[in-house]
Amino acid sequence: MFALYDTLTREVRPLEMREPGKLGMYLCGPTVYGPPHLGHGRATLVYDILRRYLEWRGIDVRLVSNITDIDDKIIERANRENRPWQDITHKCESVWFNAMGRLGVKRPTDVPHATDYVEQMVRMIGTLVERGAAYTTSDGVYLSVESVSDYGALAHQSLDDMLAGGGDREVLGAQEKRHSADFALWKFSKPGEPAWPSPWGDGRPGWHSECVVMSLELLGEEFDLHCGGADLRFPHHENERAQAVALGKQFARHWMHNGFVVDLEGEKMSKSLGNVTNLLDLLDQFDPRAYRMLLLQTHYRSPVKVGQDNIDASVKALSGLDSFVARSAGRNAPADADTMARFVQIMDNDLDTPNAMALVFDTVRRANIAIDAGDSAADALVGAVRKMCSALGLELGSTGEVATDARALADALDAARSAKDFARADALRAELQALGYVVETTKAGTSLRRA
RNA sequence: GGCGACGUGGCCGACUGGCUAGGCACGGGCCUGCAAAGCCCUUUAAUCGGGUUCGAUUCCCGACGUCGCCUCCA
Repeated sequence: MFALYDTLTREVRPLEMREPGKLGMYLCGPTVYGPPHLGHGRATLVYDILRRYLEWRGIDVRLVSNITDIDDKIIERANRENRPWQDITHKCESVWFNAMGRLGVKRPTDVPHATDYVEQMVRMIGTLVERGAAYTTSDGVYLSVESVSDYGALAHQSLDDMLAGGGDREVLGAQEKRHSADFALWKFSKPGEPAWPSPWGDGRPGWHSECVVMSLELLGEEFDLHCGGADLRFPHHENERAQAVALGKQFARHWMHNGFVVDLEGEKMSKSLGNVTNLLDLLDQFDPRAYRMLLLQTHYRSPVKVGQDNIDASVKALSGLDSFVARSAGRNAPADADTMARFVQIMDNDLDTPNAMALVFDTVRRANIAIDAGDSAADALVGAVRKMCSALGLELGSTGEVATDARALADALDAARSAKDFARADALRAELQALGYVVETTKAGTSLRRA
């Protein structure tokens, strides 16, 4: 039974499915106004790993992940750069999916856009107003948090506790709000801003009503799992939940949050701190698989430090697995059953990927020993390594093709070596290395792979 | 001020009340024309102080330190 930590109950508990064998999960997607950063990369990778693993286990996963394509930040940028806001959202969305593709993240089964659900949001807000849970001010429509008896359930803080603190930040619309924690569901537009009609005045959606509307519509009431970064826990997810609760609906049954990406000093990467690192830079500079590798070796709830040293170590660990795959090519046998049983047991325990990777490396070592000893047990271990890596979304081996002229150089190198013309052999080897290949010269001949 | 998380070997990073996590680096060996690559080996670390226990890195209390949230960066 697959068990997962639930942010709401603060315990690892079985992930129940309304329909056994079918999981409906909602992942808060990006607001498209800029390039994806490392935090986005982590979240999508974590949930991609979860999704692939569950699918590998035979579960039919429906992953709904939204694109928030209307938001203050988008409008700000459009004004600043003096171009249509759709220009920005379309561009950013394509950059987003391109980056996700490079990370090996599968496209969600559903990618609903906020702008396609504005009418539904307006209807929902109307219901909230009718129920007395929302009210109008001069700048928009607000949800009354006092109408949600357990507001703060995800943050694990009561309303009083939250207000007791040193909230020294700006409080939007404070003068007219009934409670300073009340949040905007609808924001009236200023002239020239994108706007949709509503019974209260033209405007745009406020605090992520799209997530509420789309998750309930596509996955249904009381859907199985709601996911996102720990940074979304409060207020984003708390406010989503508040809207659904105020609506009288059952919302997500299980809440999952992944940990932060921190910088080298251990501080959270955040736009407000100005220390965000662009995901595209990471993808350009390193093997795109390295980030997945690093995250697999870190528990999803722990903070992860993304820096040169860490990534380097992951790249090298990956290279070790690649050479194992190369070395064991041609061995085809069903995966070792004991190893796979342990793998499942480990992964079912709150997605314990660090331990799963430890098992992978351990199995590699055992397989190598068996190969060297000519033991036939090797094949099943090789099969287990491949199967585990594939369940985790780690693609091994096929990193770059070997060009035919490089292959010719390698053959010339072999010829030089057998002729004991070592000066020429060394020159050829240097030439191949300069072309970016890892050159392995063995008795059986020279093998090449991309560095 | 309130709520919460965390402090592990050279670095990163897990699990765990007693039994070697793992990766990377360093070192040793095998292989090799020499290398590189590859393979194997490299057998005790847990901020501090109390407590519970036969036994604590693991549970409890306290101190110190780091970090996060406490309303629009998501």
